[in-house]
Amino acid sequence: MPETMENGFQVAVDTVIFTLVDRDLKICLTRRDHEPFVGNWSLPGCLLRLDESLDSAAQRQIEDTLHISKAYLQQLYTFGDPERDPRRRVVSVAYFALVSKDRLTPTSLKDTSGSPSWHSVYALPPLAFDHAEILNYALTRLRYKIEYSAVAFELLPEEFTLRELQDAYMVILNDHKLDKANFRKKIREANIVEPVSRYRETGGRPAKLFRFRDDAQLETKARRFFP
Amino acid sequence: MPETMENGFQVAVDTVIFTLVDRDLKICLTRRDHEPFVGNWSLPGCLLRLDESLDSAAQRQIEDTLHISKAYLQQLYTFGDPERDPRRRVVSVAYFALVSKDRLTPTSLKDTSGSPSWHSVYALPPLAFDHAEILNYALTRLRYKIEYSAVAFELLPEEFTLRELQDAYMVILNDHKLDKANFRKKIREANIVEPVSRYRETGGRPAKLFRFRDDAQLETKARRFFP
DNA sequence: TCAAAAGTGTTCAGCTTACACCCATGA
DNA sequence: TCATGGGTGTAAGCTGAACACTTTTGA
Repeated sequence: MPETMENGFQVAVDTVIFTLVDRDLKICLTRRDHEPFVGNWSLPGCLLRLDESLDSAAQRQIEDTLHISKAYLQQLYTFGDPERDPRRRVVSVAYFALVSKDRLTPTSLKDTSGSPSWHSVYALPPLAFDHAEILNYALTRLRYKIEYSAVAFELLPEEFTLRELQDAYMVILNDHKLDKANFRKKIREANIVEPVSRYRETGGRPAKLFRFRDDAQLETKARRFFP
Repeated sequence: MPETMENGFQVAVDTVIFTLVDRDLKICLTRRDHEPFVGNWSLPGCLLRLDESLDSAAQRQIEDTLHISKAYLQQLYTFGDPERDPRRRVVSVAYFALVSKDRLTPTSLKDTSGSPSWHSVYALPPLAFDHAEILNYALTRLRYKIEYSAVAFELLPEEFTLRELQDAYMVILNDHKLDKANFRKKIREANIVEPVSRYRETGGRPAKLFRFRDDAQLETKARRFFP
């Protein structure tokens, strides 16, 4: 622990907010209206306040940006390169957040010019600062995490079909060859969803709707969902 | 990213330095000679300097504490609770480090009263600040990490027997019922070690020495070593 | 009755687990 | 020759991957 006094740092919190729309994985970006990187896109971020925890700052950032409370949040990594902000020394604690699209205002999902707006992770504009690096890291961690825990549900509406769940996995992993039968068997045996009595209309046979079980084991320690 | 000016923070780096001695997993602790928590044990830590990166600060901390360069280091998590330091606001970036005992001075490994000194993670004294929480997190991550990557080698000498490797896994996981034959088969098939022509004398038949292959795949993405 | 999508069962290969056995050395 | 620890082979059982199949709806 520190004993000597040194100059202070700015501590920022930057959040990578994911959502799933139209079988695409999107993140929330804001357009910068100050130097440096004026006009560029960047991750939503704010400065840590003296009286709040890191988690609270990330939560506050999401509330300010999307007007949503209690999003699923996880701290990712802290970026502290002395050169990462050309103006001054900023240490940035990165978070990722998962938000279901039905908690967002429908208008904000459509255009990709306003600020904030949603952009496919598979077609991103250039990002300010080291935010491309942060985003890459977040995506890697998200992909890793859905293989051993049930966080994909945070990106889905309350009720969903198994097909929608499988699509979520395929879009996030960018792997569209998961076997339907095997996927369903895994989900069934993991015992993390329960059927509701409703059905979703589709092009063919209606699909049974499921919801996530509140008493489910979220993390399957050392047992992945997909090999 | 931040646009408004706020008060500065102290940014600290605290490191959880692991080593393996006598079939025990130990960490390095320093005794505090200032308030608060005078006389208590704490993790080695230092304040971040304005011109260095977080990784460099952690490396510097290890050099200052153990006179070792280029230890295996990984950033863990950042702790930023406003109350974590009773004096002032300190955001602490935690690292874990893995050091082989043959890089340490033999004397320093023996007594557990000097500062720094080595303490079994299975019999720890009370720790200052939130360091017990940091340590717990580090231990969880270490255990998790050795299941899908080959970091255990960082804790072993250059040359080691397969028994020593298995002991390392068992001590770290606190699980002493790994099957010898199956362990060896996994290691053989993972293709991460190569034999050297020397042998280690033991109580019975001499044990072949191995070393880690420099061209080995360190991380086995989504494929764990042990289920 | 056909297309589309939901939903299931079955096989085979490969891996995990448990356990028994042999080998090399020093006392 | 015995105790000690190193080192290996194999059979049983489970898991994952592939694929073929049935069901239910709307047009």
